[in-house]
Amino acid sequence: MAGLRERKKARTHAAISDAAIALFLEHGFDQVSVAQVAEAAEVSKRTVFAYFPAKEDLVVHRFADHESEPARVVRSRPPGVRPLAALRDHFLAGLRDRDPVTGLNDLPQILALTRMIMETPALRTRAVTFQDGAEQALAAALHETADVPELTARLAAAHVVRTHWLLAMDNFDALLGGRAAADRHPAAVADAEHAFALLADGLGTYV
Amino acid sequence: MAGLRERKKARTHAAISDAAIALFLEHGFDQVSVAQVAEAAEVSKRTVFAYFPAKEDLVVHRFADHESEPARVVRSRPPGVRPLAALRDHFLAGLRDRDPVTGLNDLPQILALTRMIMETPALRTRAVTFQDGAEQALAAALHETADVPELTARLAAAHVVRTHWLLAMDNFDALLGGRAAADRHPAAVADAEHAFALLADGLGTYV
DNA sequence: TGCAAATCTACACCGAGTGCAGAAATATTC
DNA sequence: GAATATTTCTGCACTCGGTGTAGATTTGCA
Repeated sequence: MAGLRERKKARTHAAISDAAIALFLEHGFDQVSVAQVAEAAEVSKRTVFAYFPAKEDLVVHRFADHESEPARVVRSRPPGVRPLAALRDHFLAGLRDRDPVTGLNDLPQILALTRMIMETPALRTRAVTFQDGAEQALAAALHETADVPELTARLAAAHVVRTHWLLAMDNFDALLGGRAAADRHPAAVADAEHAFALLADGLGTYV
Repeated sequence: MAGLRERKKARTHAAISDAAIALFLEHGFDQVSVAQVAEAAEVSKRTVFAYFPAKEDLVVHRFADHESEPARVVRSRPPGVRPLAALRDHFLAGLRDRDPVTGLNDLPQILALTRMIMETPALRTRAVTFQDGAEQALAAALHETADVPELTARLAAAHVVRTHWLLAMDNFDALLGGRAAADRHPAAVADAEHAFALLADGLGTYV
């Protein structure tokens, strides 16, 4: 099980990331060098890169956990439930629970972190990269569990992932504008329902 | 009009990019340093960065031209034509004309270049970045010329741009597999029509 | 306690990208 | 057409992200 080595690694990993994020939030991602992060975490620069493949990952490594989330939702849906409905309900549940990935969490720390990610091109790019993985995984899940052609599955996955992202961005922007999450929640739900209805019924009635 | 200075700048710009692409195609993007590009173009390294903001732009700067293409298509559509139909027809015309952005051009140079972009993470990332711009511009065009809510326009734009990309990737993959563009063309048309029908009518009948 | 494996460190190195000061080329004025 | 002002190019030094390596340190296990 968890030997001393494993636990120490986990602690070091967290310590480095925490130190990094604290510094980044205070001075800005681009204004802090990896060497400074290493110093703050009382570790050598080489060790930082042993734990994180790139500077950006000091911040966005948590995103990796969510990479397979949509695919999981589709795969574990109850029988009889359509994939799109499962994905919509899961997003709505995320809104209700203030899941940060929905952009509707107004805890100051999370808001500040999200803001930094959005305003730092390198971080934003890295975050978008994770969407690719989510898209691939979701496409595979759709192709395998629903009986849908591969191209259709890939298109559907792309649309769903982008929809997620846009909805989250809108919610986040609202919170940045000073609104409380509870205040924004009803509109967030309405937007999400509209967006998923659009996915299901098409753009035909609009454009 | 075009003074000597302007013309010389344009020539230098092209010369640097050409030298760079030739080197990249021969040895690989990551295996060639900017210093080597500068030497090949008989220019200082500093000058390379005066013309191109980053190494990746030596390759993908052409993409910038296409950034506003979907928006232009929507804005210049004849009266009575729906935006989605205009976009679909424009893509189909691109297939017919073997426009490289449709992925259906099998000229060896273009195929090699496309392949390099797709297989080099840094280049691929940079190319995807341009899609963001296209999406923004398209969303604005839809919002302004069709009478459609802002969120709907943004969602529609996102879906259209991603659809474009996926269709182009599929065509490109087919050509990489050795097929001729003319050979792939019918399937490419069928795929495109299916994808745009999906956009118009929704995923509802599938997922 | 002692040994083998994993981990960390220091150091040297590479390439991308920038700031700067002066040289070279181009435009402008008389 | 010479003199001057302006733009552009160059060389150099520098920062920072990221990697290779050799040896010191720590940990797991017998």
